[in-house]
Amino acid sequence: MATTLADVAREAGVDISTVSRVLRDDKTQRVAARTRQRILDVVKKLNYQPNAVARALRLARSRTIGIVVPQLDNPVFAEIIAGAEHAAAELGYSLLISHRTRSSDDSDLFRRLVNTNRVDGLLVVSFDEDMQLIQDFQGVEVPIVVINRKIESMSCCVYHNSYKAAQLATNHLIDLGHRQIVHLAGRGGGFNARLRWNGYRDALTLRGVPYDEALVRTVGYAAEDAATATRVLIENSNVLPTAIFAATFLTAAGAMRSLHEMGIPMPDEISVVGIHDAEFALILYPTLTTVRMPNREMGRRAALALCDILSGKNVDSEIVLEPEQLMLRNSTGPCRQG
Amino acid sequence: MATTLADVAREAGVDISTVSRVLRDDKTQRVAARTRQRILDVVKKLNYQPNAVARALRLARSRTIGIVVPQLDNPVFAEIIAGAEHAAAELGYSLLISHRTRSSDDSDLFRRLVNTNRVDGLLVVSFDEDMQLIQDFQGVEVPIVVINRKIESMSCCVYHNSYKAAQLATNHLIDLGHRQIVHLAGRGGGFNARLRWNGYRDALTLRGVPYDEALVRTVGYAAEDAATATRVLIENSNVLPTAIFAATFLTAAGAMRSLHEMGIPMPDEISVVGIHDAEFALILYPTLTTVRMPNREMGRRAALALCDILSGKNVDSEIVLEPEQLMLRNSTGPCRQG
DNA sequence: GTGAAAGCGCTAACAG
DNA sequence: CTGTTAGCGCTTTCAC
Repeated sequence: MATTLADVAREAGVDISTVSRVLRDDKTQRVAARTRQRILDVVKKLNYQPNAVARALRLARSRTIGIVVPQLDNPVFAEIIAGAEHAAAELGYSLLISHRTRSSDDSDLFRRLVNTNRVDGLLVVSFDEDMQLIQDFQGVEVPIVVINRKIESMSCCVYHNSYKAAQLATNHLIDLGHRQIVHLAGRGGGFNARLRWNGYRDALTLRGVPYDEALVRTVGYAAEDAATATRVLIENSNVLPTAIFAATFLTAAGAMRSLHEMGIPMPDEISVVGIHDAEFALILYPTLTTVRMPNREMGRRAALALCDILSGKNVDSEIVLEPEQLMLRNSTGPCRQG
Repeated sequence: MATTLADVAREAGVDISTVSRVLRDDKTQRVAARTRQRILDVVKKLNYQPNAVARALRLARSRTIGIVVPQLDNPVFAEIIAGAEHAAAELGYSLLISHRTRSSDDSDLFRRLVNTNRVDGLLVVSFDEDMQLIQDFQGVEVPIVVINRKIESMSCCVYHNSYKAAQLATNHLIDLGHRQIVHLAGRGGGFNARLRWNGYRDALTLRGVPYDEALVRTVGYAAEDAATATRVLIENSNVLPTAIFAATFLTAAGAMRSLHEMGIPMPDEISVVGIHDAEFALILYPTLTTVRMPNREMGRRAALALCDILSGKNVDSEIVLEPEQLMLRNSTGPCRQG
């Protein structure tokens, strides 16, 4: 079986406690240089790796953090996980992944993960408007970092500046001369959805473009719903909008499909911009102008914050990430009806 | 702190071993019904949850399996993970996720995960043509299940019938009257790439359509490369192909973008079909005809197989998953030049 | 500087 | 039927 401290100790002719001291580089208790070297040699020779489980039991800390996501087949969440995994690995933590659907009423998930001592802390990625979440945090006794949304009662939240992102997108359209700008908004009550809507509204107002609520459609985050809403909107318009600002990548793409189907050329007749960049923005025709959001960074920062908390450091209770940049592509162009 | 066996035992007025017996439902040693009930009551009252770490140390089994993926921001891998997580959770296993890039030469990853006793077994998702992989398995002493490819020396591999999938796609095009069918193939040497190419070739041959190697372009798996290849191919063709069979979803989309840019209407002039379905197939214009592959199921079957191995059961050394079905959409249509 | 020993929470013989 | 006991591999006080 795997080599243990005892194996190393026997081979080096010392006690296991000495080996342990050397391995953990204990500052308070010095070990003779010769002994230390001998032990190090044996460790290398036997390729000894400490048993993480035994250590976890002894220290009551597993050096594992859990990440709970609402869904996996969503590039945004996947990027968050990637960022978290990277940061965790760098700090010597492992990442336990767990999945929590809104339907499966698994209100015990957090407590199970935690009380069985599997994880030292929790990263929870939230859907925009999952209210159940807050209740489920009750009675969980490890630090939790919330990702993708602010929750007042939680001690640390990492999220995007969606307000700013929306302004970037909207200003881009205004700069191009657009005045009739449709907003395909996320689900009502959603944290990011609301901020994006506000950012859109304020960007218009600040630049002297009248804000018309009739141009806003709450479509949620599904491509299909965005496609339908776009069709309805266009078919019932007296004066055709010249641009669409979609709250997410998927809804932007859904809108584009409808425009294609109706034979409306982009960006000649209508420009489209969405929030969240992805490789998929490049496979669309025309390639989609987006506001790139630092999703990986969000996962990374959250993991770093959690590990900081676990080492007793203080962390900011809110970490807000600014949008990376406007990715200028071919779906937006100057307004021809200006 | 968390309640322990001792807490329960004290409260119920019995020994901890008795509590342990009741909780693990030990068949060999019976416990008096009254005692059992009393213990169960206390367990519920104190909301006792066994300490997984202590159990893992004692049993030398963590009930955790690791999954190693080459990248996360890829819907195919995300679906595999989702399937694996689900199955693992159902069997009472946790999933430790780990990331292994081809660049970061982390040949120690597997051994580290395993030797520190974190995981009882490993699920390894392979890129199509990562040869390094096989060496890195050396010296890993837990069961490994390989996903997405067959490796002769490994005891259990779960993968798609890519050959059949390619035939489905190709036959579909042939049925529509196409004869000049381009194949955008995956990277040379790739397991799935080769099977798809073979499936394409054999489908043509079986139906009496001449196989012309000049119609095959090895473009790998990047949308951009597929887009470029498509452009070059079309521009240099004397006789225009009437259909494109792309080895993956992303390359199909890349080809579509090029066709759009060249003003070639789909499916009127050229039909396009790809392997691997995703929500993204529906946001393309036209919506993309695909062969849906059971990615989730692949993850699920792999996790089940691994857990079976861990419980000492025998499992098939190869689990081959058939393509789910052809998802007929708007990117393919009858050949007009027939 | 190094060793001895206790104990993290649990399971599994072995007694009784 | 139930209790006693010996560890799993490690860290950490306390001795010497």
